[in-house]
Amino acid sequence: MFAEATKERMSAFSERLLAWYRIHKRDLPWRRTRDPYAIWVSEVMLQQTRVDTVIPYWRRFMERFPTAKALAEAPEGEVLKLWEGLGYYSRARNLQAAARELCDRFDGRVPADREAFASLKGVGPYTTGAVLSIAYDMPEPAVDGNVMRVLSRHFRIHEDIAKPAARVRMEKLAKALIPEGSAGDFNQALMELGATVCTPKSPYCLVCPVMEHCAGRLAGEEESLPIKTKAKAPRPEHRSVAWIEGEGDLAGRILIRQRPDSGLLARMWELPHVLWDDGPEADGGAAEAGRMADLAAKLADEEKVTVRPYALAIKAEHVFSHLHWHLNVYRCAYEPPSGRKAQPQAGTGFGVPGLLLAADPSGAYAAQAETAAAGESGRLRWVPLAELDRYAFPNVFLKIIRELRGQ
DNA sequence: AATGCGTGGAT
DNA sequence: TATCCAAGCAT
Repeated sequence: MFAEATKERMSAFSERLLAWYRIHKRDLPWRRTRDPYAIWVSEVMLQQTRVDTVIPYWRRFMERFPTAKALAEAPEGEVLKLWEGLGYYSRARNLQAAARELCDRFDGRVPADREAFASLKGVGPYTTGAVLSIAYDMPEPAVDGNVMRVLSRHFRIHEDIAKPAARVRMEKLAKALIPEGSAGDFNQALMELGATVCTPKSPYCLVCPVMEHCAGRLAGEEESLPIKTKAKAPRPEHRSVAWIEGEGDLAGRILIRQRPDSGLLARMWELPHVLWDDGPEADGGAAEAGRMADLAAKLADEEKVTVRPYALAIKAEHVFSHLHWHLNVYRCAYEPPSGRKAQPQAGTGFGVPGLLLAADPSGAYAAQAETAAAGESGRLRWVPLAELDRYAFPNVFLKIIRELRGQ
């Protein structure tokens, strides 16, 4: 596959990079353990997420779920709560599903087997190589964005790294570069170089351990590589959000909703909201009245909840990878159904689909059959303001809640 | 192959 | 301010 002269060049690259890494590597918490589970958790958190962001999440997560068994046995709502704010929440649900599978199929241990480990949920080509090389020093490539940038520059590869085919090629190259017996350190060295020296913009070529033979730099292309097609702009969406405060027996409570089992922010909690039929129009009193009427109508239709929106509280904006939400948040009064006693179960504890969890007198979490109480369907729940922090909300709603609860 | 899926830091 | 994009995976 590679000529002898090329192999010599590759070996020089790997040895220099490895030597550099062993001197300059950062002291990261997951580098202080050899526990394959702990390393796996770190790699999942690090998917599309920066090191500085991950560190506190990893510490909390490992403290609460120190073993795959502990994670497997936890309520999903608690796992999501610890993931709150980290994004890409399917990672958390997949990680727990994989931990359960690990306990069922592999006695709770990360298998030192590529096919077996890669078969777990949320474990793709990168995570497979990263965990198996770092934990077991298996000679598997771990090609992430950093590695593709480093390799595309050093070997002057002009392939579009946004295309899956590019990653496959990079994996072959990366695997061939692994020095005998040092797969874990070498894979981390490639990523470390990309994260700290061979950065996307203004790379620090003068301190790079492999600058002398970097074809990209020698060609003056260190800034223009790698080649990557641009992502599409997020699609705008306008929504009306309801801040619904209960009265009477529901005084001091807010109505929240659990999102669907799949898709965006799956199974996370949120304030009820509805999508605008049309785009934005001129602001003003008349327009707001129309928006409030629309919100009430849609909540009645979609959630069977009657509310009376009476004021625009705040506007909020939130950008996802593929969506740009423009939100109008309205204060609403709750209108209990007439002719029957509306006494929904006081929600507490962590969310489990289809069940309401209530703390029993001993403090343990016990599941209760769902009651079709007025104003509280399967995914709706009246929660005391002070207990909102028991539920996992995506950041966009955390920001809104923080603004509104303090007023 | 192309798209859906979060969030925050750097420039 | 706007843009990029980060230790990717599922479908």
